[in-house]
Amino acid sequence: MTEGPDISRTAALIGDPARAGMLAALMRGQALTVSELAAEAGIGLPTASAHLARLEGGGLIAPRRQGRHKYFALASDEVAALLEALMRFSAGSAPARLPGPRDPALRQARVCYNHLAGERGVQMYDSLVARGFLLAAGEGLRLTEEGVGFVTGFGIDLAALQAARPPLCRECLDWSARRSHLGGRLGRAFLLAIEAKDWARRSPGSRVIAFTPEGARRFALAFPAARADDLSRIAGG
Amino acid sequence: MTEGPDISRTAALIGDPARAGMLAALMRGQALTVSELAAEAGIGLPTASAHLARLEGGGLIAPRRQGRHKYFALASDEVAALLEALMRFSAGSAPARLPGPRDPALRQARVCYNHLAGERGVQMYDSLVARGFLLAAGEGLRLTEEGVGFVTGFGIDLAALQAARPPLCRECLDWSARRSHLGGRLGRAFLLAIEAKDWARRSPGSRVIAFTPEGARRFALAFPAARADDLSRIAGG
DNA sequence: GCCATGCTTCGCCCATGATCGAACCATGAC
DNA sequence: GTCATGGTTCGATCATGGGCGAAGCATGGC
Repeated sequence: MTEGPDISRTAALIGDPARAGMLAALMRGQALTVSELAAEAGIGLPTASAHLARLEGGGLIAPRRQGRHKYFALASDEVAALLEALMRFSAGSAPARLPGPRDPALRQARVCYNHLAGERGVQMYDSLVARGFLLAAGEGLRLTEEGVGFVTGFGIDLAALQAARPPLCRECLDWSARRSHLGGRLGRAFLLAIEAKDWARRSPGSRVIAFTPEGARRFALAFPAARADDLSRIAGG
Repeated sequence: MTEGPDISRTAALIGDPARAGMLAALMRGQALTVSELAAEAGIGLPTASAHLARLEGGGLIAPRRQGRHKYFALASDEVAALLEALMRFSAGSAPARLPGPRDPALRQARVCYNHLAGERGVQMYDSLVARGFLLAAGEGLRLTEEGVGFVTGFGIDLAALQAARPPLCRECLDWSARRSHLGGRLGRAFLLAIEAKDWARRSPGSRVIAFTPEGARRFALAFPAARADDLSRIAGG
């Protein structure tokens, strides 16, 4: 009767406010303990424990024990992409939400699991593509020869990255900008490099990435925007 | 506390087996009546009516009255993309499902809302990109000058397509092949052209698109696979 | 050994919502 | 008008599962 994989199981897991809140918190990228996640969702410890067990069973999160603590993190980049896709859809239909002061900051630059998202993330992605450092094809993204040079020049150790299994480049649809940004190990490496250069730092307890004035200036120089006539043709077709 | 849009509402809507079944049925692309959807989900009329009202309220489906009948269809291409993303994730973690004889056919070629998906869809997309007819940048896809020629030569009336609002090209992640295929109005036009050429036809009551032997031959000629060395570098980085 | 801390399990309560049958409306056929 | 058909609304039933407090296990510090 129903064709294809069972969607409803996964959707139902995300469909509970408490669990969704925990997942949203984990989108900050750092692993959190059961207690922290319980506080984040505004529920008690026993309840949180049950929720987390179900999320783990569904393959959405992965545990890591450390002494008396049990840390949870998103299971994979794919989960983060799925959550962003959901946010992207919900952002359009939602009734504006409370337009708190944090929302603009979130739109501008935030961490998406482990890489840079928001307008700055999109700008970086576009700039890399426009200058021929990154090539989109199929689902994959390819780093070109020139791209290798740029990345290395940016202070990223490519050799170390090549070793691991998960995809080097991955594009990730952004819920705020409704455009792609760069994920995968390379996306992570870029964010780390940006933090290492002290251009920006993550705000504790939030997904916001705060750029310093000087950092913003350097970022704009490093990732110049693509030419306007290019962008205009891309959007609508 | 929670940052970003409210995911859980949308996810909860999809998270019910009956509703998920209805949505999956609507992925075939044709609008279905309340009774048909009820039968599809294996529930009674009153229950189905209530479910559909909620789905409509959530912006996932859109109604269209026609005489005594009320037809429902997916609200937009975005909803289809979201559902495919969910299927994509669930396909990985699901316990193999029942490996019925229809699954391989589904993997090979199926309709995704209104365009071609599955291996054949991916092949078409890759071929178009590899030959420079389609250019990926940002979230958007652009049809190049050469692409315009190819599309027109394929028997698609581009002028008519340009008029409407929704994006001409859109890429859509495939749950079976885990790669992109072509959606949007152009994707729809390609599928219609393929059907018009009698290369394939949709199987009634299923998402499967059955190619004739001759049609498969012509398809392979029209959309030759990209060169192998290109593809190998794309996948893993 | 002891205690404190972090998490899990258990038992219970309660709200949500999925479901159906029956009655009700609205449209089209006659 | 009357009837049949497709959908909706209503009322009631019932299962799922979210929630918490209390007790039970671990682990680490002493």
